[in-house]
Amino acid sequence: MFIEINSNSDVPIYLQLAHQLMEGMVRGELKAGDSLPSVRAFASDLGMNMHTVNKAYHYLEEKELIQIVAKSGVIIQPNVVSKATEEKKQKLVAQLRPYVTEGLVLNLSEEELVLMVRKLVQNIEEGNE
Amino acid sequence: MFIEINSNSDVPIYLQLAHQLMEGMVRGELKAGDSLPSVRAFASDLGMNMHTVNKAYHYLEEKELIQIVAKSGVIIQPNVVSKATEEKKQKLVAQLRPYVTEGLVLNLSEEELVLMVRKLVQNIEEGNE
DNA sequence: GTAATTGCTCTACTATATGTATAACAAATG
DNA sequence: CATTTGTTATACATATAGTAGAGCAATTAC
Repeated sequence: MFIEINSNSDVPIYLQLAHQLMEGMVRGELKAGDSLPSVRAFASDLGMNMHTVNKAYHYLEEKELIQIVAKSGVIIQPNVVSKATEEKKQKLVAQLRPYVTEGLVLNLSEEELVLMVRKLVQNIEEGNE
Repeated sequence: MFIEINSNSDVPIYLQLAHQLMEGMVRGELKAGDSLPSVRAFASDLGMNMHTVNKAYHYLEEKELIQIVAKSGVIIQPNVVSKATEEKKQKLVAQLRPYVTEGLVLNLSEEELVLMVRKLVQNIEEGNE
């Protein structure tokens, strides 16, 4: 599981970390039951602050993708991959909307947008760039 | 052109405004050559601050969707809908990536994601919700 | 049982983003 | 000439992002 952080990106560090962990889950590199490094160890490895890793963990916990066990130090993901609630799907749609709009205003066709998504799915599942 | 701002949303007001103007462009309600209200008038209409409207306008100008003519007061959109540069498409793909990842980790299939996009395109073009 | 590790919390500081607010300037418009 | 225009400047409040250090209580390892 390689993590690559771009400090020049406008995407916050903790989100970059969380996103890449999510991609690891999709790829099966992080399976249900696996544990993640401690916030201190991970922060040290990645050259970032403990609190930043902590924030990424809590972000993933809020999405019910991992489970943080109180003072036990172990972090496991029980229901990954989980079921998509209708509520979660609606939220996702709302978040996608401005980007689809931007595609349309850039004169991309529906088919071009669909192809974009298909390629993205491939890249994420194969772990490309 | 109805603008509806949700002050409870976590999406900044100026982005909500910009997004809805973009949807208006997609729908053809805002055509090339049309002018937009002045920042003061628009802000007054929408019950928000002048600077917030100004920020939305500059956001759209940066995307080359509108043209702000110096101190002339007129705002026109010359090349809407414009051509999608390869650079712009790559940027869009990068922005879409975390959301597609979230869909996958929610156990949505590629086809479900594609259907999501198709429905979004329809809703945006028809001006639904 | 002791020591190390764990997640968690608290405080603190810096920087940036967001939104509101007022004022003023220079150019275009009526 | 007066109004309207986008622009700029300053100011203030709040929130987010990131770093930093210290400490607590429970679990884990030896």
